[in-house]
Amino acid sequence: MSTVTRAASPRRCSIASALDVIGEKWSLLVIRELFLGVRRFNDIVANTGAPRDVLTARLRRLEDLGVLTRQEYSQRPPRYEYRLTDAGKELRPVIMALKQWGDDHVTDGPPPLVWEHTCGAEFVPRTHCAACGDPVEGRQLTVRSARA
Amino acid sequence: MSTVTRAASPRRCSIASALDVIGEKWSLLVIRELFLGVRRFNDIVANTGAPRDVLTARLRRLEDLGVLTRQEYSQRPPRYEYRLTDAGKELRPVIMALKQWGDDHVTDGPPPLVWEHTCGAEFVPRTHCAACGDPVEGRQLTVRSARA
DNA sequence: ATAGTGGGTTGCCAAAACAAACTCACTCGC
DNA sequence: GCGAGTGAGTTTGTTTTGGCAACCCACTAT
Repeated sequence: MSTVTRAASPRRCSIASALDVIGEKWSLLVIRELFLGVRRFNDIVANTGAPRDVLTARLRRLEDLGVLTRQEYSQRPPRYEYRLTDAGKELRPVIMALKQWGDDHVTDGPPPLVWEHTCGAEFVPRTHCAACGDPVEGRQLTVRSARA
Repeated sequence: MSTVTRAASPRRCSIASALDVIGEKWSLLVIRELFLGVRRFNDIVANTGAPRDVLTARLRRLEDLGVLTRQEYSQRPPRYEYRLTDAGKELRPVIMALKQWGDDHVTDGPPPLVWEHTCGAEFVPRTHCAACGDPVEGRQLTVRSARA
């Protein structure tokens, strides 16, 4: 009889759940391309650098999980365009936060990719509290509930 | 007709750069644990479910890239605590955006993990434009520059 | 003296990623 | 009609990565 107390089960949280869906290699780059308006297989291959078989697998999985849709634009031969679903479009904050962190801490020199907000300025994302509207800084957040 | 220009090489962008640093499997879960105040190897193993050897590799790499630090708290035997650097702490928007998307589109039922803002409300992140302060919705962003 | 803990390392195996080539169903230029 | 080209994959064979269990060392607690 082993007395080894094996590790408790991993913490379950929505970060892990989200990563189960979009955390595989290439998935977020595919989503970036869709945000940029790229819709076709060969263009996504070229712009991401993903191997074609891996890309096929990612696209199917993201379709199954409701992040993107495959729409036929030619019947013979069958050809498809890939587009974000509403759920997929709501990944914009994730993409923007990653871009900003990459600009700030990884990329040398000016940002290679820039969005413009309707106000005319170069878009820089800032996270606010949805309840009070204040921007979030420093240690303003505390954990209210997490599995022990 | 498509106006999308065809790329010969993968698009360089800070999203890809960021994912080079934190996009490997387990890395973001390690960072989640550090945000939650967990500092020791065995606890991170238990809470993430990562294999010990993989975790060792991730911790070393994230240390090398400046996302976390390893601080000795015992010399004999050598023991270390892991903490986020300032650069690591700035991943909060990424973590929060992932959590929110997971809550909204993946997790069934109530959020398993909840932060509280200093205003007293359950924290829900909202992305605003840093320049004008307005919350970002719908199609308010356009690409200003992509690809050199 | 024995067991337990923290932070790894080692070896082995299975799964996934990779690049390149191949397929299929067309379309276009001649 | 014939060959070249294109789009969207699929197949093939190799390389890399990930996962698991066992082991190790230097302590600490009983």
